[in-house]
Amino acid sequence: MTMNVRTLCLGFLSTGEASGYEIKKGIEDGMFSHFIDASFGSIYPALTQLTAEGLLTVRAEEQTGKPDKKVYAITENGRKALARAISVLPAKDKFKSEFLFQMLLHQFITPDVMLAAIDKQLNDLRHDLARIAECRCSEQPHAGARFVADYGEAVLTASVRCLEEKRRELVRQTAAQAAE
Amino acid sequence: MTMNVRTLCLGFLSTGEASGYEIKKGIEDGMFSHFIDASFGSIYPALTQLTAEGLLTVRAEEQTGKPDKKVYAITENGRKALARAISVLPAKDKFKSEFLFQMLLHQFITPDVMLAAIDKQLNDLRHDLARIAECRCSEQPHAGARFVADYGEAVLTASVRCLEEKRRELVRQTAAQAAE
DNA sequence: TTGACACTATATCAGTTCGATATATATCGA
DNA sequence: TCGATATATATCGAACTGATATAGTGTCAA
Repeated sequence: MTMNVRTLCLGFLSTGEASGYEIKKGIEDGMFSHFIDASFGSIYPALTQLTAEGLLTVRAEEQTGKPDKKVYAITENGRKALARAISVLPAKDKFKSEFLFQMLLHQFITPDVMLAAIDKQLNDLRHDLARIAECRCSEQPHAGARFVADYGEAVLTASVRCLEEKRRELVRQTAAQAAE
Repeated sequence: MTMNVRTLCLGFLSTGEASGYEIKKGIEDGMFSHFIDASFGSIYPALTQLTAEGLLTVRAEEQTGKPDKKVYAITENGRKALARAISVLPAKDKFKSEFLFQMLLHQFITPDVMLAAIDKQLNDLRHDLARIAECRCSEQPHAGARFVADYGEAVLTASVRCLEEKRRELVRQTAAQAAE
């Protein structure tokens, strides 16, 4: 799959028109946020390029009290390009975790740094879980959104459970060593 | 955390000396593989740079039947730099999934493409689970490795369970629609 | 036996993306 | 009224990926 920022923009705009800013916010907060990320530095050039290729249309929208918006909408050719891009076997998931890197090399850090890292990780995971719950309520729940929400919830719940147990174990060990 | 390829190389070499090629293979197959990736294009320059800074040493090793190796080893300054780099709060995990992108936009693909994607995903997940089991046996199981293995196993097992259920659901629905 | 392929090993580079920064305006709370 | 936050677009250096180049060795089937 040609899974780049171009395809991401087409996918987001397949559900309705939006500006570059709204796309960025949408993939930060909405259902996309669990498995994709993109910066302004890649979104804006992608939108310009896609428009030049006829896969999108632009419309300047004046706003009072806010800067003008460039509202993008997907074209019929854009929908075809999107369908083509996602009709192939997906590449393997990519997962990057500084947290697990830290845990693997725990001998280089102090127990309190380790505990702080675990607590931050738990916080991040719970925030993501809350965001999924929000999306479940706010967005209209079509089959695709339910699939992603269920999958994300399953993974995050398992992570939290595992981490909570690891945390208890660590606290127990640290207390035992302090008592010696 | 300055979690770049430089820190990754220091982390890998903290467990013993290795060549650039061995680092690449090691992070593909070993415990690092679950949460990190790096290409030759970033590893080789990083090793050269780290050596110039005195965080690593190099030693050319001649081999019969194979190209010569440049074997890198971490220095005391390197260990200090590693400890410094990982003694801060970790950045949030980054997860990228073309698969979930496809599932969210399932209305653009046919049921057979969707089923093929799910089967590939299940395959990928099971391969990762098998790799964790391998690492458990082969590598000496210090606390850090156990932590990462347990965490990865919990997450992957939850993913597989969720996906298997989703797959059954899809097969049921497709059969029901075909019967109409 | 020879051609295709895979493995070991290092290196480079175009293209993609990130993260930071710049610019401009408006709102809202301290 | 000062700083922070939000809306909105744009640019750019730095980092990284994925592909390709180079080169010798091993393997295996046609």
